[in-house]
Amino acid sequence: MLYTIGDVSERTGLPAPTLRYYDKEGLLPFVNRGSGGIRKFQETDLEWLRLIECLKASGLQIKDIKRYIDLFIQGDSTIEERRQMFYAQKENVEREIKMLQSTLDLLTYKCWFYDMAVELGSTEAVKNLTEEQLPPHIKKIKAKMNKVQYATKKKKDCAA
Amino acid sequence: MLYTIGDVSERTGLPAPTLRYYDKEGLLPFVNRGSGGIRKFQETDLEWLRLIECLKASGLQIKDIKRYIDLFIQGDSTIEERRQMFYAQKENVEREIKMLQSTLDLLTYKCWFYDMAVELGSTEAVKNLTEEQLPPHIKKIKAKMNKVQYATKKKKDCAA
DNA sequence: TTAAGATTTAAAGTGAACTTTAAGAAAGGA
DNA sequence: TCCTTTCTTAAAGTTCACTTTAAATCTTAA
Repeated sequence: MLYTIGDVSERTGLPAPTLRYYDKEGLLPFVNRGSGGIRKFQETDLEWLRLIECLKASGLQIKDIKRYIDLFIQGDSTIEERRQMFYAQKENVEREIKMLQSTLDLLTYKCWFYDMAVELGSTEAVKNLTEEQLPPHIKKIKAKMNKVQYATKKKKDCAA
Repeated sequence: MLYTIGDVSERTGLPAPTLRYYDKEGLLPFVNRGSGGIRKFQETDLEWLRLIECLKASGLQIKDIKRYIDLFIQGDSTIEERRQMFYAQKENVEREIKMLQSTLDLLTYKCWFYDMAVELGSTEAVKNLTEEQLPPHIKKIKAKMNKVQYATKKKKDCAA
């Protein structure tokens, strides 16, 4: 079964120009062309696109993904470098999840804060609540937040 | 205690031009100026910066954060809108964490795959492993990944 | 008072990832 | 065959969040 770029766009939700852009950047080297130069996508190409989406979600840039694809094409001699790339990216995602979880703590606190502000009619009234009047889970979050100061934001490190 | 922009830059890790940029965009409306027009930061300004960093980490854009600050300045009449903003953003972060967790599954699988490829000397050899030869946690991940197809990527929805 | 170093501004430049435009070629149904 | 739709390309435009530049002004130690 072969798909045109329009089919693939519909199935993936990616705009056709984006698919052409990925192709131009070397992210889709396995897509064949028909006689008239028209791209013919196969199921395996859709699988590559799923992997690309996932790597993008993990924080890799287009050029990093291209690097990976180039390594893939080179074959088994690049296994070690690909392995290292995935380990590095796994660490990045683990770190990112941790950061988002502490961001979530703050948002949970803010949601509670504004729930109370709605209830009490002002933000001042919430600030005037004593420590004992806070629900336990909010106390816990506040304690946690006080520990975190400026998270030294790690630069998005490339899959080296 | 008052801080110059250089002090704040050092303490937060944010470059001074970035702080000026935030100020210009209206994210730091509480920073005072000395006689010569030089910014004098207070502890409360550092707290605002921490909140800004957090909201940025949650996926809010500069203009969304400005919107929040404008609402804050308007006072208690905007409590409800601020509440809704935080709830929406909390949902965004929860969704983002879920997405990263499935991304992490894929990366965990890939790390295992390339560990095996190193061990066996080729990627083909790993592909030829039978279902029974896979460790349980990898089987589990593979089963999970088969369910997820194209995650309909939600647009970064603004705090409405 | 003077020199060095930090701060100010506006404006231009950057990099990433698309997105849009324009003009032309191919595919597929009536 | 014709017509409409979909495809092709290259090139220019967009958005976001800074970053850099340049020239002027302020602060501070000698």
